[in-house]
Amino acid sequence: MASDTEKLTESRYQPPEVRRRQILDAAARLAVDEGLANTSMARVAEVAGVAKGSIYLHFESRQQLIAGLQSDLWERMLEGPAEILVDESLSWSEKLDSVVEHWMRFELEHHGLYHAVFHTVPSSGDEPLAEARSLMERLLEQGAAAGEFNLDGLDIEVVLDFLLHAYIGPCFHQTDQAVAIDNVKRLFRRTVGAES
Amino acid sequence: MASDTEKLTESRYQPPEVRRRQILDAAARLAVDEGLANTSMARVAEVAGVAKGSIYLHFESRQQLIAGLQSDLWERMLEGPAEILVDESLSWSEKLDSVVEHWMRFELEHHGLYHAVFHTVPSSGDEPLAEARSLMERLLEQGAAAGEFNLDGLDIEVVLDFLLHAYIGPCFHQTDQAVAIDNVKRLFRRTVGAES
Amino acid sequence: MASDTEKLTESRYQPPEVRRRQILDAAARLAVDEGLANTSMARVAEVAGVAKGSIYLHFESRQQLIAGLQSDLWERMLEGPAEILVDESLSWSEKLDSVVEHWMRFELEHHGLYHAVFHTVPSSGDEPLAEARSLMERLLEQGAAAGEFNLDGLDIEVVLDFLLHAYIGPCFHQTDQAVAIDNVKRLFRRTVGAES
Amino acid sequence: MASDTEKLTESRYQPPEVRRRQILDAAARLAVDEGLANTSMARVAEVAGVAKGSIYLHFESRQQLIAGLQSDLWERMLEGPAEILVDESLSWSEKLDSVVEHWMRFELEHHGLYHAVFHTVPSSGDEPLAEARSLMERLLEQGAAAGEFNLDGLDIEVVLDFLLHAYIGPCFHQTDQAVAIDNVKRLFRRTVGAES
DNA sequence: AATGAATGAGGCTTCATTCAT
DNA sequence: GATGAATGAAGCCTCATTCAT
Repeated sequence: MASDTEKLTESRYQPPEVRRRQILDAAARLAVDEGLANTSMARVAEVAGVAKGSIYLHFESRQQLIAGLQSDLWERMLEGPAEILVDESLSWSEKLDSVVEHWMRFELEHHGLYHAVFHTVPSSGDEPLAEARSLMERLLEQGAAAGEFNLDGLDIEVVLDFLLHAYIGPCFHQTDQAVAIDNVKRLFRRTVGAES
Repeated sequence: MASDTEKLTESRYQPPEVRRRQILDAAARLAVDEGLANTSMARVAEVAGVAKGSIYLHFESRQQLIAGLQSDLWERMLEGPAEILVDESLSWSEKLDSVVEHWMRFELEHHGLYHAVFHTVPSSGDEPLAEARSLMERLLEQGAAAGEFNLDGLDIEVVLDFLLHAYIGPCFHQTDQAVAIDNVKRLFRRTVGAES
Repeated sequence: MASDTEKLTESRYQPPEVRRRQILDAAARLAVDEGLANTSMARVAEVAGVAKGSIYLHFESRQQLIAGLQSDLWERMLEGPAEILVDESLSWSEKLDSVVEHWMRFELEHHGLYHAVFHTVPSSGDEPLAEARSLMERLLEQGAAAGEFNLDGLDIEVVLDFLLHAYIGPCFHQTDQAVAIDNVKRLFRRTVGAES
Repeated sequence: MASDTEKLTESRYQPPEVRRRQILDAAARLAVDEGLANTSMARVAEVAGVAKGSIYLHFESRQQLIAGLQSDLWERMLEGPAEILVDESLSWSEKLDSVVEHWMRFELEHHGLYHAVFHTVPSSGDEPLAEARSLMERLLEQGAAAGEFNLDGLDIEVVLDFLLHAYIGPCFHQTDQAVAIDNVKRLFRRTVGAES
């Protein structure tokens, strides 16, 4: 009965993770394009190519779906830096540079999504942010301990929060990306007292 | 019975600015407490102690009400720094310090509202942000021209965006405020190359 | 204290009938221009140049205002024909012609208003229409009695209703008015059997 | 328990056309009974026995629902006459009679609805009316060409508009229907000059 | 008498969620 | 498991009417 043209359409049955990803991707796209607040379950279903009811087989509620979007983002955001930190071949300043590079590129690439997703929402708590923090914290501490950074008289928590917000600004306005990244690297170094 | 200080009880008729403020205040409180997205006109009316319809005598729509919340914030945020900039008695670094002080105190005081209000929303354009930017831009340029700041090889736009986001971070976590402000002042100086 | 320019504005106090007429005229204009359903008390007040509340000094409710519009129209519509009927110098056919002329001109002039006003509304009963009917009824009966009209075997009520609706049709489409009126006169004569 | 004639009880799911008709019927009934302007979506839903939101599965908006009411009426109104016109067995006068018969019966049956529906509304354009017109126009022209009607010196457009409004009058007052129809047939014949 | 700010019922519409198929 | 018609709470806004001034 099956004709050979029929297989071009999405098969009706998909493994759960695939469906889940389809839905998350649709939601992410819509959140960026039309704003999270304007993204209804109906639209998500439509774009994901599933029925409205089916979303509820994978997510308990709209809230949960959005939470899914969030953890998704964090996960991807933390992938790179974790490796950077343990790379023995880099100096602390270079690690700092690498983190800037990674985060800014990520931000530049996803910032529509990032900003669409991390507001509006009774954000379920910032556990993943905490992870990013602790990552940077170690970087600062170890860089300082190694004498590469100069944080004398500064509260490391404050420096941390300063940096974690600062790099986002230059991602917005469309200057040349390479220039922006390079500039921010230098400003990070200045901030931690690593500039010659 | 009527004393000359009177009016603790609500009278039915209020001058427009008073009503307007009642409504804005109610909206602000709700935006902070329950999230802007969850703040319905009905709730605002309830908290403001006016009828639902009355809001529309002062704001054309929900959008306009939110826009009102925004301009309100910006207005108050820009009051101080404008004066700082023209204060001849301060060095450029001291002016930078003053701006940090002002903005951080403002942020610390309002940041619940600030963050509730400046997202979710098809923000009516960032004209006021632009104003804050141009203010800081002049500060940086003139400080650099005066030789107090060192921005060699840096794109002033990038530095600007960097700073405008950076100070917000340290406002969140409850370290000692005085310490946080002091730290951020030093970090701002480092960023613009003004530290000895 | 009164300057000489002040009197150009409408004096604040007007005799009731004048105010009443101002309001009715405003309502009529709005009903024609924007549709009766879209005509709010606020708009009427605005166009009439009075306060919203003042309308209620002259009309008990919106319903009553609309009823006022209706009787107004009927009154003017019935003015002419009543005189025609008692004019001894005219034959019955000529009287019929005159009524056609009067009503069509009235309709052509007011039909926007007419159609705006006589629908939508729980029309308070058609007492004035009854008056127009009885007028025409007498015309038909007397013309028939005089041998000018031939209504043999026809129910006079039916003929009446037929005519009272028929003339309205040709008022709509913009053929030459004079032609239309002349044609309708002939058709009325045909209908009552008065054409040679 | 389930009989094969079954379904006197409402089942939750109905084919779209059935639901659509339920809603249209409810709307029609309310429009007649309480006036179109007083017919809210909530009442329609209630009378139709569906949820408020369900109406929007079948009609995009209140406007569309009302438009639906209109086309419904027109459709049924135009069914008969189209056939009459091409019936070779009838003389032109008989065709005229048939159209009168059809329209008056229709009007008598539906006129509450008819008049409730065709006012108040930014009527979506009168395309269907135009269809009724062109139908009658052909009838008049061909009857005249055949020498059965005498329209000498008359503008056919005027005659048309005259007739299209005239027959509605006698539908209102409750004389004997058969008499009314018979009378109007004769008056139509007189109007087109077809009476012996 | 005149005003217009204030009221609040009620209208239209959206949308997260459910559930019979 | 998948579907999407059906639901109904809740949102925004309008407007006839009232009433303190």
